[in-house]
Amino acid sequence: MDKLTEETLKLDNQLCFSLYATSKEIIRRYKPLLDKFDITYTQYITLLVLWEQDGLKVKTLGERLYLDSGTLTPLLTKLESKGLIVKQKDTKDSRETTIHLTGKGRELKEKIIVVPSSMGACVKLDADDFLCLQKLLRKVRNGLTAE
Amino acid sequence: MDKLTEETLKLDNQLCFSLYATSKEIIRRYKPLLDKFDITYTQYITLLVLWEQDGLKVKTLGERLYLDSGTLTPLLTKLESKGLIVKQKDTKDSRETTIHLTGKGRELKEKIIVVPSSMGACVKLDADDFLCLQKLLRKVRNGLTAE
DNA sequence: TAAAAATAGATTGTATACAATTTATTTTTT
DNA sequence: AAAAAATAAATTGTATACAATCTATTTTTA
Repeated sequence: MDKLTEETLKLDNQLCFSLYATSKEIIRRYKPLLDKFDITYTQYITLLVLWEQDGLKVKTLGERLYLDSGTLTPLLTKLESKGLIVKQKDTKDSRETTIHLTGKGRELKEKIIVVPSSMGACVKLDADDFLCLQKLLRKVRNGLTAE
Repeated sequence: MDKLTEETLKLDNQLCFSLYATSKEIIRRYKPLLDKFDITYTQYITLLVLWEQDGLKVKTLGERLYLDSGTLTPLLTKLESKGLIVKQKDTKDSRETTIHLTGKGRELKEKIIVVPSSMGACVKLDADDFLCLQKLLRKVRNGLTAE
């Protein structure tokens, strides 16, 4: 097996693994912060989307979060049982389900700000690096979706 | 709620979500490639480590992959049932388990090179961006572990 | 050396992920 | 309008992830 192939197959040379490992490690840091609010990371990012715009369809949420109904359906059921959202069958098109925040769900937004604040301190990147990283990640994703 | 807080809570401003989404989308692209070899992404990266160095302990594999025994134990059982590795209780310290590639496991390395090759074409980044991204991701991870 | 602490890996329980399929409904086509 | 195609969400099945606990063994300490 030639040198280049050996090199290509090394874990540390795989961009995907860097992304995968970094993503997981950061999410692990979120856990103790989110535990205080009794929500998981995926539930948290779902709420972030709803706090930006309430009353979205499951499909729209999925496109925004890169998640399908197989993940979202049980997750939204969970958020509903916690009293943070309500699911409502659309009257116009009964195939669709609209998600609405409850009062409790809206209130959580006010308190949750400590989470990104704490995480900012945890991820020690200056503004330049932060923006550069964000730009490169978007570039990767855009390159992929063009596929 | 002030402007800055609103801005901070937007999904697209969250570095973690960029990482999480990008990582997942790339791994999704791996699936059809890995399906041909009847392995999953996590099984693939486990094999990458073993192809670099055979005969590792479960603990070492876990440190390398950022995975614990709760994930690795069933995964390694799976790889063993596929005939790619064997688990061996250590004779010196019977708490430890050593993982060895089988002949079939070693042979797979020769064929698998098409996977990173295809992925390289899928992730359209030039060499500069690739290295920059790798560097920033390492910086993030190192910043975290110092915590 | 006997008890206590530490360690490795397995197990358990909860929560994702996602492909594939199913169900119910709506839209399009003929 | 009836049949076919498309669509949204739910369901099913498999595979992670990971915290917490358990079990067996080894190392450390008193």
